[in-house]
Amino acid sequence: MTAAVGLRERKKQQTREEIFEAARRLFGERGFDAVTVAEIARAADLSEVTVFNYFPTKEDLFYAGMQFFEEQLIEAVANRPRGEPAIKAFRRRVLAGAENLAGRGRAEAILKAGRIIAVSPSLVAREREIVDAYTRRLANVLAEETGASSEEVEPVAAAAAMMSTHRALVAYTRTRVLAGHRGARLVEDFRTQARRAFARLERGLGDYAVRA
Amino acid sequence: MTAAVGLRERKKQQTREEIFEAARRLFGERGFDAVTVAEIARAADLSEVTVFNYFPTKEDLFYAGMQFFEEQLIEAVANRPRGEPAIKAFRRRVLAGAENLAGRGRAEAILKAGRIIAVSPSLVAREREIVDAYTRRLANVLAEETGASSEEVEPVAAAAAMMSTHRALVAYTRTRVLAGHRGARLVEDFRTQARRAFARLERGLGDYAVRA
DNA sequence: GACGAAACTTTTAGTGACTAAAACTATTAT
DNA sequence: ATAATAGTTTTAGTCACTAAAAGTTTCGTC
Repeated sequence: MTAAVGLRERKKQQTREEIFEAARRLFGERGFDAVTVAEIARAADLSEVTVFNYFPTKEDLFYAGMQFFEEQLIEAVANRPRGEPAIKAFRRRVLAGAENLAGRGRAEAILKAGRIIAVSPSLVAREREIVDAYTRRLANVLAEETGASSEEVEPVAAAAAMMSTHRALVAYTRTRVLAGHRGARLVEDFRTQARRAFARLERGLGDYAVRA
Repeated sequence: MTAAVGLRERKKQQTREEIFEAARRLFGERGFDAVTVAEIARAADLSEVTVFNYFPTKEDLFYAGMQFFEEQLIEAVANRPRGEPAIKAFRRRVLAGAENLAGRGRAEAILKAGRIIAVSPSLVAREREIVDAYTRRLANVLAEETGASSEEVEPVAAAAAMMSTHRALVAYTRTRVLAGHRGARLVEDFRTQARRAFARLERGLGDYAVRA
């Protein structure tokens, strides 16, 4: 009499969520580094080992929930219409994401996450690692499409240029929110910066920062 | 009767070198992760705490010796002649570095360092951190020169594009050396890749990877 | 419903980077 | 010589993370 999905499976899912919830709460209260995995285990009423069983590193406990926008960026490029250069698709997806910045409580969420990450070296490191992984994936997509080998430098450089622009935009948004900007103003600034930076990459750096 | 430089100073310098030497030897023999700081301390005949006193993290013990080429890249850009765009100076410096690749034992050194780093997550992470720091510095230079604020996205994106290209070239070189290429052939390949990637950035991504 | 296999969880014991504080030793300036 | 200062060691501890062995729970089967 096995249900569509067994008890075991359901319990696991539940445990996973309990751990994650406990972690989320504690990180929110006291930041990342000030919370030990042992405490999270205690709060979720489990042994420490079990926590590591579900989340191999403490950092996973923080980033597990985040929907990686990066994933969608890769998809946007991979599924772009014929005749379109990769950067156009990338740029479009990034700009489409700008809408959300004006949403209810969005700024506060950005602020909170930003504060927690910025203060924790291990979270910052993890973020870099994630970006790196996505950059490699994007580079692979570009290499395949242009018929280059994945070792080649051109696709990696191009992928990194795009991803870095996105990361810089995220960082920019953080500082803007920190400076008190919200809503339409925030979205507008984001768009201006995005357009300018992408335009630069599209047009090339050949005439950028020419020494006076 | 204080000498030009005191005994204290000299001893510190010496201790530092002894620690570093011991570390270098052990890392070379057994890799990074398989060597503990306690072992390094023992080999240098010092207490573990003293090692941490000289090198705040184990990773510093590895990277301390490396002459950061990145430093010179920043300088090359900062001191470029009038009328020259930043990327030209950057590119020139990178290409100038290609000469060294043909040097005696150079390939073996690349291989050895590459092997040690690739296998150690913490060293890889540290490398990312270093690149990040230099990228920020380059971005600052660019921002200042173009009269942009250092928060802005354009200079950061441009800096990241250049630095990433350099990193990709380093990675490319590693794989080429691994594939057995040496000497003139290696230098040639490096140059081809560098020229192609930089040309792309100079000309822009506007017509790169246009979907068929 | 009993029962053994398989999946999970816990306990236990440990490794290793890194830190704070206090005691100790060497160098320096007076 | 001596006292201040800098550098080193000892000690004790925190915390992420791991391996292994001993439970405990769920599952399929009879």
